[in-house]
Amino acid sequence: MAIIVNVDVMLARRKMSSGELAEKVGISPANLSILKTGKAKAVRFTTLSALCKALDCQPGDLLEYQPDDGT
Amino acid sequence: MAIIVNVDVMLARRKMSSGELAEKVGISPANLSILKTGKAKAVRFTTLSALCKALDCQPGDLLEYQPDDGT
DNA sequence: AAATAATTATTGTTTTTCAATAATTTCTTT
DNA sequence: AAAGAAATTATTGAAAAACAATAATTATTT
Repeated sequence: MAIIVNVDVMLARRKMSSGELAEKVGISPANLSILKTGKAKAVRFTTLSALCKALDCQPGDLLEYQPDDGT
Repeated sequence: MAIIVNVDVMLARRKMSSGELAEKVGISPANLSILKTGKAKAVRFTTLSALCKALDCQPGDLLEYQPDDGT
């Protein structure tokens, strides 16, 4: 899986709980969890925006590309 | 629209055409265009990965959060 | 151990990607 | 300016996936 979603890092930095973030972002805790744990296969930009806003950060702080290997 | 997709910058930097990128990424030029011109409402991680791979960059190079205002 | 928070699982609805194609517009080159 | 190529827009349809809602399970904390 090449795209890593790093919400936990930001959550820790902001000392915010998952539940609080879910509320601020306006998605269910269940769905936020899917995102957080790398089970999502896509993101809506509305959601990404809301995450960036709530966590006061940039997409680059949340998303990371990890090449599968040296290809 | 809060999330800006910056593919053109990377394309210029890599001296690559849209068509070539579409081919490398494995999506149609039409759909790449939608992404590039900010008309997409979401991205699949497979597509984002492929973009990062083809352009040798990170999601943060392609996606930018722009707050609507001072909120 | 009890309570709280987070994750997983499931089902159904809605949204959106993406392909394929064609038409239009923009850009480039002669 | 004309011609050609490249990119964008538009449309339709199908497959994929977000997300809600709920419930159950698992972690975490007190």
